[in-house]
Amino acid sequence: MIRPMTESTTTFDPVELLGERFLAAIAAVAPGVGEGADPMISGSKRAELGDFQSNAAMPLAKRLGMKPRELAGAIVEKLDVADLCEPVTEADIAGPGFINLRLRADALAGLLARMDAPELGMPAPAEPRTIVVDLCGVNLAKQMHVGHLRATVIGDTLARVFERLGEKVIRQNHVGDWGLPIAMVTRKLQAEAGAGRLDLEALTLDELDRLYKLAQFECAGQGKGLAIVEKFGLGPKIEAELSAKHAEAMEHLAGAKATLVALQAHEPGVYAVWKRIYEVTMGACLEACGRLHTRITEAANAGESSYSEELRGVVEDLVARGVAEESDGALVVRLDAAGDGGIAEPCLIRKSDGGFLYATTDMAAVRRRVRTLGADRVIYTVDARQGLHFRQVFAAARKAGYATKPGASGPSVLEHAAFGMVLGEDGRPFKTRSGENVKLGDLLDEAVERAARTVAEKNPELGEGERREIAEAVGIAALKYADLSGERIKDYVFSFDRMLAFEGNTGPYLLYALVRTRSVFRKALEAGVALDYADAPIVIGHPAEKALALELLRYPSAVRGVAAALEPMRLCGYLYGLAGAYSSFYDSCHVLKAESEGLRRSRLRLCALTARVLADGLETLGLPTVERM
RNA sequence: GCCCCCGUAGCUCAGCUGGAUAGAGCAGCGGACUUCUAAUCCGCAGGUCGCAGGUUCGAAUCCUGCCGGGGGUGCCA
Repeated sequence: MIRPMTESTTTFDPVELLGERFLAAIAAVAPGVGEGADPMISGSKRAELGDFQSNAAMPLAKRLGMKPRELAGAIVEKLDVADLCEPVTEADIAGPGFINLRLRADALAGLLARMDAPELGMPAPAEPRTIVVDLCGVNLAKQMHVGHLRATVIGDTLARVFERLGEKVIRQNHVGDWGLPIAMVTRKLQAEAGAGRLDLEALTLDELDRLYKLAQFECAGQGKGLAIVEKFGLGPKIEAELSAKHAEAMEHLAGAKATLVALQAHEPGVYAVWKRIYEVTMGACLEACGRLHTRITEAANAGESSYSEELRGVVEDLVARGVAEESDGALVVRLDAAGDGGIAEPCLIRKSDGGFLYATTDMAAVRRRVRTLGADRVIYTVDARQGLHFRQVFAAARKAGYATKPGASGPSVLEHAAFGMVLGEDGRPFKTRSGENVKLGDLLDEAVERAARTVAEKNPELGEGERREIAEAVGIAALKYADLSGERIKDYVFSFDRMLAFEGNTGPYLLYALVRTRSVFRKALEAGVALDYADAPIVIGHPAEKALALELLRYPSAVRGVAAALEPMRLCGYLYGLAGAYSSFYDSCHVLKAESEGLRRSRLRLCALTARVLADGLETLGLPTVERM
């Protein structure tokens, strides 16, 4: 279906359009002051007062030393909105100076027609910016768990939002694939394989996860315990026992450090084992990412190991340029100056034993992302506990010039899109009864399993294959939506019952609303109703039609709101409102049995537009959708 | 000690740059299906916005102090 594109470049958002008109009126009333004023247009909270309102008169009156109601009157007098609104009179000025506006039905219809174009009001920008999104953040040899769910889902959704807005997005999976912990498990695997207790080719992630924990345990020293024993004189026997354990652990640790050195030198035997760990872990990770309906692929892999060759150069560069300095044998970047961010804690980039730290890797990552990949904005979807770390790294990177693109006048934007913890229903961190992390795969399975039960119950006539497909989509959508629909920074309580309740603000509710838009067209086909609605004049009569129309027009601003605040919740809230408006409309405005053919065609067009916005919005959020459920 | 985040209805959460009577959902109560999927819709009830000051014509929102909860804090990642 091809429609003329001529009008699609202009906005159909009443807030923007009215803003322009108000700005002109304000400028006419207060020359020299009004030009930069904020027209303060917003949707009316109370439908009986109007559709939109401007609150501009109050703050402006203060600056001009006028009475706000008088200023409001003057603005209304200069206001030219006859083509958009019902006549605005003195009676529409309320309270201290609110100006209430009612959209004309024909204007509303015209705006909707303008929206009804392929890009739905979000044309690609002439010069896309480059946005790097750091997401997923898995560690080698460890099972993915509910914490990775947030980093993966929120990060991918933010990436999708920028993609929808036409920006160039580069996903970066900063895999924890390097350093001493990885060397520990590599060494452990070598030993197990060497002793014939392990077939590396048949290695599973479960086994890897177990050996990782074992290696960690073996290398854990008893220093603290020994100190306590000595301090309180708990006896030579216990001291000897602990000493022996400690010595053993130190031996393991020394072995791990040697393995790390071998790994860094790409010594073939060690490297081959590491490579195997990498393959097994990333295979499982990418499978989970696929099942989660994300666009995270192998191309996003940019693990810590990929920076290992750059760390020495980073540190040397920082020292040479006087950005880093020595302190107690370590190298630090001081950030306490007001111009550096005023952070009391310095950023450590090299230990006194010469080893690098994760801040060193992150400095190298900022440098690559901004200076090589050309990021205008780098977004880190990492849990909130890393707040200080990122404040330090960002400040240090800016100080070092790593955050500035070659030739750019100022640094790119570095942002930590921090998210809260996932809690169990007891309010404590989400774990199994035995205190283990819940495996991500198990979590997905249970969501899908529960969804399958409900689908079978609600729609028993579906075939086995379709039912399973629908359950997969519904379960995943429910899980992701639960993660996306709250404020990012807050901890959230994980509850299968709530996310899969299929009522209220849930993923399944949105999917259901989309299904209901689509079923109208299936039924129309069955009934032989002509689907010639594409250019049908839109008729806005019923209050439910009007509410739906107003909701539809807000779509682009909702998506842009997510990009600005990095809050997927905004789009969730918008879609929930749209789904609700559609449900009310669906209930009170029959489409196929509309009173006239004109009205039916108008409503079909409204349904089609709603379906497209819902589908586009769900795809932007990254929720899988279904035709029936 | 210092720093950061959170505190809104019984529960889970919204409330965008300060704006009119603080909104949803769940749970509770009451209605609406021979009619496009009732996984829905409509209505009722439910709140000293943690507390106390301050700024303002106007504060859940901004500032200060306190209380409660969580997290972080120089050589782990």
